[in-house]
Amino acid sequence: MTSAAALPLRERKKAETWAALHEAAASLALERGVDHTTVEAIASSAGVSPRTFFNYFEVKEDAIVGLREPVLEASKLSGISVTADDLVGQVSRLLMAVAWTAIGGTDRARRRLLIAQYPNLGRRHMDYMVKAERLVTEGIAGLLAQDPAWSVGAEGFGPEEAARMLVMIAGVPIRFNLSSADYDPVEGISEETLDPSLTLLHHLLRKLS
Amino acid sequence: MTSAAALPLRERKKAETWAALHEAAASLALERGVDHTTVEAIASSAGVSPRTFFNYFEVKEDAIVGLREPVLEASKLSGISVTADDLVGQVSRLLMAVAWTAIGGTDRARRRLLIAQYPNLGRRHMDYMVKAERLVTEGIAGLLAQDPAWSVGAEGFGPEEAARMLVMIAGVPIRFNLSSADYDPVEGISEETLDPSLTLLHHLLRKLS
DNA sequence: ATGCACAAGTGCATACTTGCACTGATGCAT
DNA sequence: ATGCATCAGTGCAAGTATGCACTTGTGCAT
Repeated sequence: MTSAAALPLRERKKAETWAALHEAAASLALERGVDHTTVEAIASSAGVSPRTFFNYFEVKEDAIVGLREPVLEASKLSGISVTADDLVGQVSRLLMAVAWTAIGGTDRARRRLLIAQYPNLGRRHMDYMVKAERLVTEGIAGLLAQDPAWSVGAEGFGPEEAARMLVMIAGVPIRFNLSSADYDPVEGISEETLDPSLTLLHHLLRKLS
Repeated sequence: MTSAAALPLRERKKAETWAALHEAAASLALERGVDHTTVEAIASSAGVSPRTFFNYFEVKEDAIVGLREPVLEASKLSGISVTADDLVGQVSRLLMAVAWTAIGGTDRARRRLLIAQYPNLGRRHMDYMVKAERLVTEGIAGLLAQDPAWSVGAEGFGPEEAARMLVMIAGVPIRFNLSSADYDPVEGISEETLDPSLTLLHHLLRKLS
């Protein structure tokens, strides 16, 4: 029973505690409702103190949904070509990928059920988009700064400003999906649902610019 | 002393309580710091109970900054021409106007000082942009639905979807300003600072579309 | 003027959230 | 193996936020 331990003990226990808290939170919320599920109950069910709960999650809802801090891997970033045609599309897909890293836990059906039943759980996804955008903006700013076509800002704006606004624009299709009435947390952020929104965005950009 | 009473007694008292709470919150925060200012102290200084405080403000920070629910007047909305050239600019300016209605209180210098000193106070402005966008989206959706050029959605999207995304795009320059490092709460949302950001947006839209 | 509907304000109970100081287990260097 | 630095976890205290039931003053219709 030593083979599967790719991680040091500390890391593994941390992951186990996270999973235990998420599992407890999701199953309790499902069976007795979100607001009849106290942090106290979640923590006790996971075998830790309430104080520890808040070392893992900012708010109760995050534990129920299973949200983590998003991360941006360097390899993903280096796949971006700032001179290519569909830069908005590229950045949108990058944002989507980063947003996905914020979603932990494995039971997709349960998450879908919970968010359908308690819409304000879904609103936390939007909050995590802000975090994802922050990460991506940093990365894109780095890329733009290296490219001659972008590094000299027109109109008195530098690459940092361009990156910030570019990522905001690229975030629109994703925010659009997240704000749809029939938002599905499982399929809501995916290539299939992103593409139509991206098309609408391009359609509007052409119409408006 | 009866001449200035344009409002019924109830309304006036409500406005007075709001002002008293805001005044107490802002001045206490300024003199002893935001997190040494308790709701208890604010309420007591304004002569109401702590429970009443939360009938006026969602969170402590809103009382300090002086934030209210934004409103969209019908007259503002009817000034929009959905067939005009600079639709994005029009909607941006409308959003800005609505965002302004969320800012109460009169002491601009104090607000600037407080937000400069405690950046997370400024983040509440961004939250109120969401409310402003919701209002404007509703209104714009109504306008688009009446216009033949928009009412038949291309690509399987209707006017509701077009409005949602249009307003998101129009919100970008304002969010851009709000997220600037040197964001100034007094001048940050104004024609002068909106225009350059709007120019950058149009610049990018042309470059990307 | 009287009575009624409603909204502001309150007290209480409960729960969420965070800072701080402390403990013990882990991992690492020697 | 031993010692040490670090980090997960904890208990406690304070403060933030919300639902509910209740009181009272206001505005309005009769």
